[in-house]
Amino acid sequence: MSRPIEFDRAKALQRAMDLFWRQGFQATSLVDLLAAMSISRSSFYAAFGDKVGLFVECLDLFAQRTIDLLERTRAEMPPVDALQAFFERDFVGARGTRSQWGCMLVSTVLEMAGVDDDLAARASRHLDLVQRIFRTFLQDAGATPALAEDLAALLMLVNEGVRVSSRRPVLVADRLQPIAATFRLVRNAVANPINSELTRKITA
Amino acid sequence: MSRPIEFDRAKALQRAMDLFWRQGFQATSLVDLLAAMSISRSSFYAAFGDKVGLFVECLDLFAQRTIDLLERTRAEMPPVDALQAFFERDFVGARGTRSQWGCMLVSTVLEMAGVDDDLAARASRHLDLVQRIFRTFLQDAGATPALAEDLAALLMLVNEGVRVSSRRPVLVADRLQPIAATFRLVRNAVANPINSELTRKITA
DNA sequence: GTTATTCTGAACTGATCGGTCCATAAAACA
DNA sequence: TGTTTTATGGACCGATCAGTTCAGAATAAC
Repeated sequence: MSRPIEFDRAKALQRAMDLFWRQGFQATSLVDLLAAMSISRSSFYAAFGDKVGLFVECLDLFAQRTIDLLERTRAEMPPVDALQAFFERDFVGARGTRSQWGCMLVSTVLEMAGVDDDLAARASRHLDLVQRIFRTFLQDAGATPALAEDLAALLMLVNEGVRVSSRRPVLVADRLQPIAATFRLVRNAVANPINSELTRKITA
Repeated sequence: MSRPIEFDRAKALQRAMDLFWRQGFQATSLVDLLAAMSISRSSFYAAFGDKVGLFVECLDLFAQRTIDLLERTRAEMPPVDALQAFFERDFVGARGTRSQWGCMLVSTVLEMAGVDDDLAARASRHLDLVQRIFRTFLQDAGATPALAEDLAALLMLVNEGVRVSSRRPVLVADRLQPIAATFRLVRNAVANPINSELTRKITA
């Protein structure tokens, strides 16, 4: 009842990532993983080493997917629109779909801080990369480097908040409103750097 | 070698809370807890039922402490100052102190969502209470009920972000700046509801 | 059809998990 | 002094954990 066809490593990795994304590192057991990946225990250790190794691969994959998504969106619309779409992403789908699982990087930072600092730091470094993409987009939109830097830091703070609140049982509208307000401010700051409340204060 | 003096339940609870706060529910074992609480296994189950029961008590205690802290700060300074002090709290102390552990409610939401939804929902409800305090403070500062509602939602989003980023190895200044910018906007919105960018957009 | 190769299922390890039980010892109370 | 209350340590439970090992089955290559 076994079929030694080479299994699809990429697909197995993807399924493991979905599980870790939904449940976190600690709450996901090997049994869970093997079932989701549809491979045997033996194949697992041959192909991925151990649980932490697999998690690291999933974390890196998630980061890459996130960056890909940002840049794919960027190719379809103006930079600030792309950013806003990225932020509102967690609130558009139906409950229980993958668009409601928040951000694996943010979740990992909180879950592993003080537990496995290497993993937490790795997730944090990925978030730094994402923040740099925010900055690039803002510069694309016409912001000066200094302003883009400040706005990107602000957006990362909001991003972290969004990925938390997307996992809370709250009304979608209650979360979309503050995001919309934030982005109107950002747009205004980019368009009128002198007049904006935000820029007047943030780059003191 | 034993001395059946009634142990200090409140103190034991406090120490358990600190552990759960730092490490989360899953990463904290009974052995860890017993060592921190300085009580025996038998006494533990007699006094607290089980691990989940203890965690719920700690979660509720944390929420109460948070609310107490907010209102104590409110008694010492104007409402918006009190809010800002609450937000900057995670960045003022030295590394490794309890003021750098983020927020147990936020961490629990992320850790337990999809794992133990009852616990996640309980933490989320506590956060709703905190948001209502935000709203009250903003009304105290002169905001209309509708504006206070919107600003409170925005602040909760930023709060969730702050409690994530306070657990990341980032420069303190990089986090204080966006918070300061946010609060200047909030102050402006409360002071000049008509002219503010924030209010013009957020209450459309 | 024979031989690599690749994956499988299942048994097994040692450690840890949360939780239970109980005989005993120290304090509090009478 | 004797009794009750309170807490103790430690043995013990079944379950689960991540990880190892291996004989064998299915495929691909020759």
